[in-house]
Amino acid sequence: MLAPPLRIAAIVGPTAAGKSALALRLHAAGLPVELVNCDALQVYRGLDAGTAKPDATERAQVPIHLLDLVEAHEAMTAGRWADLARPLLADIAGRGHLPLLVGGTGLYVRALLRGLAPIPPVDSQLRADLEQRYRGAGALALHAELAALDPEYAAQTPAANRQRVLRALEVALGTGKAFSQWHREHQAQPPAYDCFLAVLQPQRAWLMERIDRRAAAMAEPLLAEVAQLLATGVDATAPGMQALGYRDAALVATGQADAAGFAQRLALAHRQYAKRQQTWFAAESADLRLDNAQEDPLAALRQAVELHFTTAL
RNA sequence: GCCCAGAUAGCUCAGUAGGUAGAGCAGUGGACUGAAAAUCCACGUGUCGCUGGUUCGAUUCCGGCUCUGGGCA
Repeated sequence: MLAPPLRIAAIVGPTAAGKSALALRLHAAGLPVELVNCDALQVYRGLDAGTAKPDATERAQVPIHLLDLVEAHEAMTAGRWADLARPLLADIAGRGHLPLLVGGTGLYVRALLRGLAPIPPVDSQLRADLEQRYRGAGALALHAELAALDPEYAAQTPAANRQRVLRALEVALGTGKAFSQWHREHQAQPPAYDCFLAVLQPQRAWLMERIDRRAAAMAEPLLAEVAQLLATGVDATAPGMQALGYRDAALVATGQADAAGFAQRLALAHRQYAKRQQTWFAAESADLRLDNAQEDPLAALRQAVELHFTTAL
């Protein structure tokens, strides 16, 4: 028998739910945690104002890992993030601390906990060719091609979903095995971690109000930050610029978008994002679900974490 | 005061050669295996401004009124 799976914990939930604050309080309350960011945009250096990245004060209280890993023009992926997280989690555990994932990118958490299918990297030329053909032949033609190679995946993926159709196609063409087949073969893996998963699910009205307030405060610094990024040569199409509000801010900076409505558009984008996150996390199997709009979740969370790992012994 | 143009979904608008209407956005729900703060799917009853007239039938045509733009005084 191999060593038992590493123990970790995670606090996930929609944006602005208070995940980081709760994690910090858990640390302050005496739990020996180190935080591990699992937010897809906080990994970018220089994207601070619009990503609600923990500030210096917060980072002085407790180690927060996997922040500021790459530049805005570099691409981060779920697989790469998980590859970086794995050895880190072992390190933290080696120090006798509990790794605590904190963030809202559901795919990253899943990539870590369940793993991704071991699909080899796809040739970038193939990806480029498919993009080209998508523009020329159109969505329906490529979807039809996918239907021939991977009928199962094609059946559950609308032709309009360009990103997923192209991904499935590049995998099928590049590896000779259907995307859905890769997934199926990957199912039976044993869990790599003993993870206590807490999902924050605050009431809608409470969350919307927090988002609105935060967006109002965020707007000015975000515009300044994006102006700075553009000035240093970051392109508006850079991967990091897909962070909510950043493209819009770039348009405002160049006079192509209305500055007056910026804060409202930012809040709207965050509201819609929060909804998508809630849908994702509602489908995850959680060990604890907390409405932190209602009661103080600290005691309940701490008790549940301790109970989880005690009984797991 | 006069002239012109508008008034239709929460918002911006399209439309009906007269048979009670539909897009985008917003909203609600959902999907999700290396771009995931991404990408996508489903869901559309609203005194068609008010009021008379013509008509079998008016949101649609005609008159009056109200309101909102713009112009002329």
